[in-house]
Amino acid sequence: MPKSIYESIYKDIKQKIESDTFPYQELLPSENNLIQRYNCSRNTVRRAISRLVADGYVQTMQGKGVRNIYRPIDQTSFTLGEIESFKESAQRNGQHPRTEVLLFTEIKTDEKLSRRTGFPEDSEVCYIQRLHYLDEVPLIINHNYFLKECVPGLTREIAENSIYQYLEQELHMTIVNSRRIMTVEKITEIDEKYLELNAEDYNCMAVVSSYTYNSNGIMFEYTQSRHRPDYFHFQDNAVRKPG
Amino acid sequence: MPKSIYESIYKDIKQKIESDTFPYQELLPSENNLIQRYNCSRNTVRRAISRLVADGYVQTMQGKGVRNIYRPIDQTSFTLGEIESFKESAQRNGQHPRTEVLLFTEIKTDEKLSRRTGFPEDSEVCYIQRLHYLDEVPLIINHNYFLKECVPGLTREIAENSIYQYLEQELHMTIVNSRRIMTVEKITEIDEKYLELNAEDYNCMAVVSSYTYNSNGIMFEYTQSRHRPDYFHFQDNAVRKPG
DNA sequence: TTTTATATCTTGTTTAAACATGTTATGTCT
DNA sequence: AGACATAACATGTTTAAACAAGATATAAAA
Repeated sequence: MPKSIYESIYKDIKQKIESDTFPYQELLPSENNLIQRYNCSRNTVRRAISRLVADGYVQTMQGKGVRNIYRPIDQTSFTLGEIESFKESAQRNGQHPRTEVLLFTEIKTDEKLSRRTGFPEDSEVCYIQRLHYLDEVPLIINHNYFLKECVPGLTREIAENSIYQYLEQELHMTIVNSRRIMTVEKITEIDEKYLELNAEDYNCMAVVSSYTYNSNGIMFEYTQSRHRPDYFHFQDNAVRKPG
Repeated sequence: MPKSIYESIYKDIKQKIESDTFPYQELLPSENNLIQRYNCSRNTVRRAISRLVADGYVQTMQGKGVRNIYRPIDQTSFTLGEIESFKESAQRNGQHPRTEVLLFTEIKTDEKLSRRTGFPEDSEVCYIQRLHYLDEVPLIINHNYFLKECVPGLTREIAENSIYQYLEQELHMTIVNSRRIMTVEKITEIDEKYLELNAEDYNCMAVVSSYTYNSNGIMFEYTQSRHRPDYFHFQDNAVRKPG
């Protein structure tokens, strides 16, 4: 249930693009046309369109119009630019997710861990190791570090399902922002064991480190995701900015 | 030279955040305050701030204010979410770039290449292989495919410098949008040779495939970038969107 | 026929104002 | 001192209007 007009317009146009109601490479209806269709102001239409631009769905051309440049993405693809839980991503792709909790413990950050995670020293954190399966294939090992004071009542059972769902729906926490860094690293024995890898086959893997903030501006999560290289697939949309 | 007010405000605030004039984790001056400072309307201020949000520099909190959450990034890091040429990226980090053209040729796309690049079959394309050095270390092998009709007058000499600079400054082409897909692939003999890699050390690497559109909505470039794994470092900022 | 204005379409920028909603400090009442 | 309404202030949404600037078709002039 969209709470704002521009959001419902955004979703409607997005759906029309995905369903080819607005064909690929063609121009969308002009702003004036959309204003009449949705019976709203120009700003509201423009706001919806600007989100589609950010999504890489359309391209605006001054004096010409707005062109649909959307191409359907690969099934197994993760989407960058937006925060999505493993479960959400799997459901979006119509696949079956399963999560196995390898470790669930509480620790204090020492100097080394503090430097790596970005949490202050001596912070109480929840350290969780999880193995994510997609259609029964082990794909990702996640090392989650949650600031304990931000995730009260977090249990192993919740970690097996979806932590984000718990945070948002139970604790009513709003996740807003996540800085992610992608690198390639050598595989460890743990990776080899759980992801059923063979070092002679692949001896390195994709690693995504993310620092996530809640709506209070507190970094409450640091996560290192270690992805099976043959399944790793991230998509991003970049926009060229002036100057 | 910013052509719009909101852009100059955006740059000014951005600079103040980067230089710690607005301290980390503190609130920025309120909208009303900024309106007075810059002597402009509220919308213009909000537009500047919304770009900072997209950059992951700040976080807005309804009823509270706008918090600075900017953290300086690693030197060698490439930035996602915006299109940057190798030369620009190097200069931003104060490093010395050098480009070696390995191959410069013109071909027609057959069925196989058409499927991989996304160009229509039998398109006339410019195929360029380039090796990018940073501080004399070979980091990236680029396989560029340019739609020939979009890049008239492209020469080997230009390819050694900066193709994007040529496209923008000489041909006055505007690059707007780029879809990028990141994967991990096995290294080839070419990679091993030019990037001075050892298959016993690293047997796979980061691969970024990108589809780039110009301001006419034409996909004029397909590029596969093969990155040396030990130097590969991409950064992204994700924003959680409602519903 | 070709060129040249011109009108008219498109998106881009900016301002002003009103109302909604979330947060916090203030003051009053118990 | 503690509870509670309230005023003040923060960002969020929406409308309306005006002007700028790029693209294009149309009509007038060469």
